Amino acid sequence: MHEPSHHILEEESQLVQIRLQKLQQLRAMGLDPFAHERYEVTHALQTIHEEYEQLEGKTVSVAGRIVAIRKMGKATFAHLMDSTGKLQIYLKADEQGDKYDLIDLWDLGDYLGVQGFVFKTRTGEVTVHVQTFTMLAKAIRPVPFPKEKGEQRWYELHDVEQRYRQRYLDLLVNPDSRQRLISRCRMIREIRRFLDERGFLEVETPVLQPMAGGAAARPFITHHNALDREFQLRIALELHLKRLLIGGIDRVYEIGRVFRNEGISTRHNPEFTMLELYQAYANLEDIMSLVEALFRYVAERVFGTTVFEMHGVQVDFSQPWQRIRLMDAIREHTGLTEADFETLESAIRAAEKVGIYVERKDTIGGIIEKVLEKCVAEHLQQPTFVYGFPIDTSPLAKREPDNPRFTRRFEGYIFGKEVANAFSELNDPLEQRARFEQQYALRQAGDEEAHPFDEDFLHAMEYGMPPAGGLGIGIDRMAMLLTGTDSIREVIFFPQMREG
RNA sequence: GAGCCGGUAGCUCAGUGGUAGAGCAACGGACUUUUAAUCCGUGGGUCGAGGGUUCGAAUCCCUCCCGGCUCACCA
Repeated sequence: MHEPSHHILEEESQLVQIRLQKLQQLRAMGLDPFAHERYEVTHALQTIHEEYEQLEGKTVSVAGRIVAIRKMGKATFAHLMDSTGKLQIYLKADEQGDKYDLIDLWDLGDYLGVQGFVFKTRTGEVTVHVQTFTMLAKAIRPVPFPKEKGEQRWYELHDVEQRYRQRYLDLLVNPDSRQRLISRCRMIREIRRFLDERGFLEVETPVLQPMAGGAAARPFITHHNALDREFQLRIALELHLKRLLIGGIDRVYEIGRVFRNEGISTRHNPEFTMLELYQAYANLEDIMSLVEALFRYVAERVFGTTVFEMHGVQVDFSQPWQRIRLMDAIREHTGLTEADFETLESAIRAAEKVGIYVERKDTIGGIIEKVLEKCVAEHLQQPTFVYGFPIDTSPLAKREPDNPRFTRRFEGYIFGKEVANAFSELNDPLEQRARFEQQYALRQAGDEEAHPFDEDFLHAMEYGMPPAGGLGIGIDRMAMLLTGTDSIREVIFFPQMREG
């Protein structure tokens, strides 16, 4: 919390003082830029370019931020920018009269509304020949717009810290950042469209929960004053969506923020966006097909291609994903076999053989998953479903009928990174109770991330849950790989930062 | 949490013990189809913060803050 401050009026830099003086001058002339509410805009800036043939010589009214000014004595050129693009404007002193001097009060970043006719300069640039103009808002701090020539840019805003803390500036001046973040938004829109087309109902479920469940992670804890009790912020969407499945919503999904009280890194933000969906009467293979179709759909509709590249590796989402059993993948890349993971002792020896540090709390399944992460994942560059996960790390998934140490669960990998997690959902309430009991034992033994025992969820399942396939996708991770970035902060508008 | 790197003008950066710099931006001037406009001129700094060493510190030392990367943690 900051105390209110009027420091900008006295202490700010010369650059700010000069802009404040310009503001005063405008106000003294009765031209307060902040007095405007509405400006009649007939065209977005990009449409002036697109519809030039029809618009040539016609009068238009446009608005945007000033991003460049080139004053040449008694003629002035400037560029305006709005969310669709940029447009050059042109003013002549002899047409503007006294108003021409107002140009001296313009700064980069100010909002301008102009009315004039459309023409092309002798160099062929579509331009509005301004008849009247109005300043619609003033920027009293300098906005670091880069100089540009074609695709080249000079003096961009590079400082990563400033780009994250002041994302509005990053969005304004760095087209790549703007494009990447907008792509993320469009991805989410297309995911919704894809699922809506297939009859899924989008729902919202509680963020505040008595006990956060559905995943293995440490929750954030908060307090409800009126009830005077502790709540946890959700770490997954799973258990409430399954309750809706029980309630007869056969195809259900949620795209929502989940919160995990863990480290921050290039691949982890404490709050991130998860898609979870559940489809009654579908199995693991149905979900694999759904994932293949989903990636292809989003790729085509948002990026106009199914081919993506990262670190020199190309993938093509028009092709089916590879499928490999987890233990087969481990054998292929480490030489370790299922027999090496028969007992905890042998599993620990096997892990050490491939250089993995085993913690006291690790179970056999936990060790197998560590081997997957450390030794196998990097090899899964092409889209791949790894299936058959250990039972003790998959307490919400059905057993494999002929291999009860493993479950009907897969993870999807692309470019060596996990992007999807899916099960044939466990719907046997008696077995679910036993699985929760195992998790409870782990928790008692000190594993803070073991799944909590959720009696209310078991009670719901006892009324009958249909067989179903379920899927979770980390939207941020998906956005990272489709936009080709290694940092989760680049696909979150306002990533978590320390107080600066 | 550990290691490495970084924080200097509004922006991008140079400056490794001796008067704080450059380009762009800003300000003043010239210029009526320019476009990284051009030309002439001017101002602008808590060198992340605090402490120390020194005649003298942006620079060397210590502590702290913030960030990046890697690792650990996070199935």
